[in-house]
Amino acid sequence: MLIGEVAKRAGLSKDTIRHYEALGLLHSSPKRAGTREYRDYDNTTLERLSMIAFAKRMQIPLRTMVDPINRALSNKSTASERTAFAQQCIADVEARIAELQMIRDELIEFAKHPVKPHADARMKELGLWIE
Amino acid sequence: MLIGEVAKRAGLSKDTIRHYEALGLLHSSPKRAGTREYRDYDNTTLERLSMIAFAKRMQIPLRTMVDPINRALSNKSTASERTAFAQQCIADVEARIAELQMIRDELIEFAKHPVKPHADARMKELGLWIE
DNA sequence: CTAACCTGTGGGGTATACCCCACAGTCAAG
DNA sequence: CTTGACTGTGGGGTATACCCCACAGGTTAG
Repeated sequence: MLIGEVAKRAGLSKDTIRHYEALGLLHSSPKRAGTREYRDYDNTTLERLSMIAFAKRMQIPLRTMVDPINRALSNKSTASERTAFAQQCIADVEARIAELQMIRDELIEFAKHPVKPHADARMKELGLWIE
Repeated sequence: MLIGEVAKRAGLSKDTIRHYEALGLLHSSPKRAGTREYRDYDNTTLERLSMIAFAKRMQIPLRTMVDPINRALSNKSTASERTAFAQQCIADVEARIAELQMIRDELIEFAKHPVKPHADARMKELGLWIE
């Protein structure tokens, strides 16, 4: 599969595909064509791209996901390893949910008393006030 | 208050303070000193910085928070306006919580069956599988 | 008065995640 | 055989959010 098809099927630009490959997120075999070589991607590429998309939803930086994805998709990892990684992701995501819920609660409190915004004692308690 | 003190009390670098001011997040009055002028910040600056810190926790881009913060802290906005803005933030935060909870559920599902990662029908349903 | 420390500006660089363009080879259809 | 669609590389630019350095003037302690 040439890069154009991959890009089209994934809904990404060719530049993005090349970018991902440069980072080590994708791998292709060179397909000879006269003097030159074209990138040739196999079917697992779309699978990889779906994992990348998922990791992006978690806001994981591309470089950060390189190793986990490569290990997960190259049978170098065991099921328990992958489970452990998933558990780690779950913990991270839950921590971020907790943080967002705190922010949400603070906003709700603020909406009740939108007086002088963010200048009260509550700010200090929440570490939002520096002094 | 000169920039060094602001930076110290806020736990930020002077460069960051200058950066925020360049973006319009902070304002200072020039304090003459011979040929030159030094930035002079008033007390509300720390208040502003605490709001910026809060907005950063929400992952709001700096440029995006310029107008809301300036309006909120310059009495140009009414209490109802600020409440409305808070409601908007709450909605955004809750949407992101919901998204993270979905991700969390998907990860939990995956952790149960860490077989071939992300290559099943569920991926299609969730829009994680491209084809 | 000198040293140390403060400040300003300007310009450079980092990292992330791309987009866009030009130039040039490849290939298939007409 | 020409044209168009595809590909590669290289280099430039965007946006965000800063950091770091040099050079130069200002201020304060001894």
